[in-house]
Amino acid sequence: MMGITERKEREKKEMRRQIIDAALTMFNEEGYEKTSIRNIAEKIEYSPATIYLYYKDKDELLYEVQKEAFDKLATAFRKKANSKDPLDRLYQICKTYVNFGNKHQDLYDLMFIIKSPMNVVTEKEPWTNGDACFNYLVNCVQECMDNKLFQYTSTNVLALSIWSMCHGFVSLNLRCRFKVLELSEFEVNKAIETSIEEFLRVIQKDH
Amino acid sequence: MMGITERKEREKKEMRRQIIDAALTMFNEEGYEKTSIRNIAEKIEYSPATIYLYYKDKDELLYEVQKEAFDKLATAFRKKANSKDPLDRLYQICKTYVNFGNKHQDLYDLMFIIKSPMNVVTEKEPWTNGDACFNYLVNCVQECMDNKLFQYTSTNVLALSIWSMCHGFVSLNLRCRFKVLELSEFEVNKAIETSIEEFLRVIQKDH
DNA sequence: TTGATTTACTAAACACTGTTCATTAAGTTT
DNA sequence: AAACTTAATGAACAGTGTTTAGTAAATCAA
Repeated sequence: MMGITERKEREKKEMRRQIIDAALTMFNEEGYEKTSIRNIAEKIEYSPATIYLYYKDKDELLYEVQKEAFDKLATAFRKKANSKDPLDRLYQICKTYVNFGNKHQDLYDLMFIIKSPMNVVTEKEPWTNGDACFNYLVNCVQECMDNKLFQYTSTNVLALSIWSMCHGFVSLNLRCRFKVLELSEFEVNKAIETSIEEFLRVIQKDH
Repeated sequence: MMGITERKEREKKEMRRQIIDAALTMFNEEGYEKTSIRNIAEKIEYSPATIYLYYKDKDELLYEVQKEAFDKLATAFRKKANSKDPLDRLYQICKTYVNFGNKHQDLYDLMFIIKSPMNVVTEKEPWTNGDACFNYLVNCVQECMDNKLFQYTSTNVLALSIWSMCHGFVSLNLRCRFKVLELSEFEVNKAIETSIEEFLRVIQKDH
């Protein structure tokens, strides 16, 4: 019967889904640190060893969860950074990015900070999880450049700079390094917002 | 005898030194991941439990190692970012920072990426390990601002932006997220350098 | 100097982690 | 009904940070 192999394949996919759904839930509810293979297994009511029948190792599992997380960010971009005006949209992208990081701290960890899921990539051709999000930024910057809004000479260099700066804001904040500033949480967020505004203002051609 | 308590205190300090020296060495030679309490203990030829007589927990130990790492960076600043011209010096600071991150990846982890050593701070007044380095940057930016070189309105906002951008470059690179760019390691480093140059050029008053 | 006390240290255990493997039980095919 | 394949697991391995009870040495008080 050919229907059996199809059903089995379907069940295998469902199980993989169940595993990463459990992982995603635990990421949001309990945080990255408490999301162990054993805990995931307990949540889906299987033995820890079973997970290794569906994922080679933890890295491969986290790689899939990372993909889901990037989908979430891409969705946020399309929903909250959709102004027709490219300059406005660029500002919306930065704000959405920073807000996403603050709101989904453990997902942000997985997407941009934690080493683990990238181990999968080294051997296994290019890393595609972040493509859609990065392209969303690059396209917006490109449109700004086409309109000759900025003093920058290269779209890619500017996109890289914006992303890096925003990531700096989020990650240094998440990891408490802004404690060196001796500001309240509110003041830090205000300073970040001002920094983005200032940057996008200063790099424009008309002062 | 009062000499005994003094000697004991000295021995205690020496032991603490021995522990963090071993930790520092292992950080450089074996990396962060392989630097466990057990491995440190083995290196200094004591039982793992002994370390807990000198440090409350791993966080407290890493906090001290972090302090050493920041001293290293501060030294690098004084040595390699000492131009009289504040704009030149600012560029030197950025370059020194990025080079330090690339060269001492595991120390950089501890200073700016890893969560652990900051757990000590939450209860225990302000975080001072990063003060000297951050002030070095702020002072330089302030001198630029005093000379009215930049379009920025706030010294602190600009300092924050520069630091965040540089941290973004280093940390995204260390964590392999620039794989989304599909560039070689050499090209990535070149793009980072160009980004710094462009930024420091664009924010100046005379275009 | 002897006996009491404090100090320095450690072996062993606890509760975790990711991962592997032999074994069992169920499903499928012949 | 017997043979084979697949799915799942219990138990183990090697590692982690940390705690505690117990030992041996150093110091102090008599």
